[in-house]
Amino acid sequence: MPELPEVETVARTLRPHVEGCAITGATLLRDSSLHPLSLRPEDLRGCVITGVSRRGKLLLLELDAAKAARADLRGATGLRLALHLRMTGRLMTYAAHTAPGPHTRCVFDLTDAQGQERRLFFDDVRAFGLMLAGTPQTMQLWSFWRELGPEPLELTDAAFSARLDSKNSAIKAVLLDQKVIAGVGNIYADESLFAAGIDPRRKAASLSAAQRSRLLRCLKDVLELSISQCGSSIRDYRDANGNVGAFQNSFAVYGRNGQACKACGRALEKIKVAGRATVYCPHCQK
DNA sequence: ACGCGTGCCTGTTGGC
DNA sequence: TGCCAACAGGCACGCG
Repeated sequence: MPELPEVETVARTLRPHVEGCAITGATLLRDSSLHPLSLRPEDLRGCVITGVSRRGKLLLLELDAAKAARADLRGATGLRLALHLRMTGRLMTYAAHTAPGPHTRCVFDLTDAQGQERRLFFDDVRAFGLMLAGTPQTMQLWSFWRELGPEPLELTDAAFSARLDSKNSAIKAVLLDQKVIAGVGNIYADESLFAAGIDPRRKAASLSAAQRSRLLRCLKDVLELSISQCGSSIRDYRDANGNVGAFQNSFAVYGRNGQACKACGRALEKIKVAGRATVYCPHCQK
């Protein structure tokens, strides 16, 4: 399931395939995969993909609208296509005219600077993923975007600590709250809490300054290590070249219920925290 | 205003 | 062996 490291890896691997490409056509194959605020994919015809970036778990295609087919979009600045892959979303390019698959939600026809044609598919088995194309003004109407918290890799101890102060819920629920920090999902929440030795049920505001600092450092370390290994592939995740990540081989707790703790050797336990499956070590995490 | 539970969606897994 | 409930889980939404 794509979280920050996986989306970062998709951005890095997709970039060489789509940067500089013009969108010559687009077809939406499932209405619910498009946010109601979004422009229609076909409205993006004539736009050029100038960059691929990431914000939290969102993948962003930056667009130059100078030659947009839609007259009222022509010259718009800051036009972007945001994609949330949720659990099973994938972005991959294929040869021109490749037929969409059973789970293809949107097709973009691209032409690069050399005139080479290809197709970009947004595939999503479970159809939880979402696309939103729009100007910065439109993006601001999207509450998820507007309220998205800071990037964890750029967060200071002081800013992180301040965001926990008012939180009376479990620290794990707080880590998963995209308004508090952007990009953390179930895997990296469990892994960072284990690394920091903190019980996932602890109330966020009850953590000491030292624990908060340690948790942020562990979170950054886990995210950076995962990015360096091209993310984690549990089942569905692939980068833009169809390759799996390797970080799943380094999990200390996620998916290891009943197995031996790598630190103390006792059995890891599985509980529910904030309605989500959580694996932790009762001995090492206090 | 905040925290919690539920629904969305489909393929895979595990128990009987 | 076959069937079906449970599960995976990010986020919107409704409730108290």
